[in-house]
Amino acid sequence: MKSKIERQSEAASQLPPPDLFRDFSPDEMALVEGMTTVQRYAKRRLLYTPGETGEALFLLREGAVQIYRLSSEGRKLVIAHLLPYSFFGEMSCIGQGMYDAFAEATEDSIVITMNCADLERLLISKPQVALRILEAFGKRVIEAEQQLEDIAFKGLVARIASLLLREAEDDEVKGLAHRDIAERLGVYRETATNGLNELKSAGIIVIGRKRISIVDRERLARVAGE
Amino acid sequence: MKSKIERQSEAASQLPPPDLFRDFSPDEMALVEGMTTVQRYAKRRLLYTPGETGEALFLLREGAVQIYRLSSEGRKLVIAHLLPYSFFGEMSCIGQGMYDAFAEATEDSIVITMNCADLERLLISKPQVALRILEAFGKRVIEAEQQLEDIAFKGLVARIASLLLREAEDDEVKGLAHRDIAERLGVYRETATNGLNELKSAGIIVIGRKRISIVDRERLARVAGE
DNA sequence: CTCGGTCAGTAATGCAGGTTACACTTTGCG
DNA sequence: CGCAAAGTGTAACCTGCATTACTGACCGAG
Repeated sequence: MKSKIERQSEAASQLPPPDLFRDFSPDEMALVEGMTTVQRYAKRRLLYTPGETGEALFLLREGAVQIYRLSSEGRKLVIAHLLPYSFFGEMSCIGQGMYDAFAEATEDSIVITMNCADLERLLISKPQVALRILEAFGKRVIEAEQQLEDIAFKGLVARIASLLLREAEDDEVKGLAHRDIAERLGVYRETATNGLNELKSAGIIVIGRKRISIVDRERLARVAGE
Repeated sequence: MKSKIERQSEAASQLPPPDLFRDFSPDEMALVEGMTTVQRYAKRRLLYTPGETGEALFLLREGAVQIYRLSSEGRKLVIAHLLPYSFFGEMSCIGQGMYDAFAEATEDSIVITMNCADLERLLISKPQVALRILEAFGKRVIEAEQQLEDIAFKGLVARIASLLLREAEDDEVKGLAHRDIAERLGVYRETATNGLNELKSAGIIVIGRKRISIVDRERLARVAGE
């Protein structure tokens, strides 16, 4: 178990830039690891559901997690998709709570768990970390507020276009079913299909099973801006 | 001017709980004041508009500020209403940006301005402050995500009810015109009026000019939950 | 007192997207 | 191989809110 943790942190410190603990000495890292738990979650596994008591606090180390809510009729809305080095969870100590949200791993993920007191101690001893967490939070605020604007101002097609642009890698969006797109936008799956087909008819994208190719990126961007 | 600042900080430290600088010594306060500017903004005054270059960072000390965006057709959506001790502004240093948002004082306000480097220095020298800022950010995330859920899942009337409950003091909501309510919800003023009248007809509220009285708080809460 | 501006009520029209109901195809698994 | 589940396509209907177009009431300033 210990060796696994070590392997993880080694791997993490080799990752590109945004490691929360990037400039820690091995000693300091050991300290951090001492007060945290590393856990793996398989794709589709829930990290957190409403009603769970735990005052846990998560730091995503690797993988992807989405935070979503359910309407009373069971409709799903993804309010945040977190990438590595994001903080989330129930942490009344920093005003952050999950409320009625679910957290689900959308990829096999590695997550670090810690409690409030530990976080507090960490932040006070290593202020740079606070800065980075603040940064991550800032991004989350921006994202949520952007999504808010989109849902309030833009039409369905524009929002789909915008999502596709965000998700595209090399003009390809893979692994997203219509259902997933719908959930991210908070609409019905059928509605998402309609919008996608509209973009297809316009010759802007090509649709395959769980795979969308952007043919005319520029026009897609124009649509996304409304 | 100096005496005014002092008066302010005294007043602030007497305020209920959340003073960002609550446990600062007079020396430390002086230091903070040395690297910041205190500014007053009259009600309705804009603190920030899109396109403004400044890398400014604001801390609301007193009053109220709202952050909003405009759609291409000029519709307004208030994405955040900030109360004292909130941070906001263009601060790429902490991943927070205003993007296309406006910031407007909705009450006469007192605002502290500082730059990135100063913030960074402050956070590192007084880690407790970071914790408090983190807390404020957490609240903002929660708020934005809650609003997201509401707009995606709830109908107009539920959202109005929810807003009224949030804004009510002693079962009275004062100073909010229908227009203001509409902007907070991202709907037309006429639509807001409709919803309010629906609640009035049901005998849940009583409507006066810029003043709404909650008659049946319990039923209002039930409506707000949908 | 009067004028202009803000605030509020109302009503008609139209469309986007919610909602329901299926059919068909592909994939993965036993 | 065969079946259930997941993914996708379509269509019809209906509701909620956008959008437009007014009217009258109130409020503050001159």
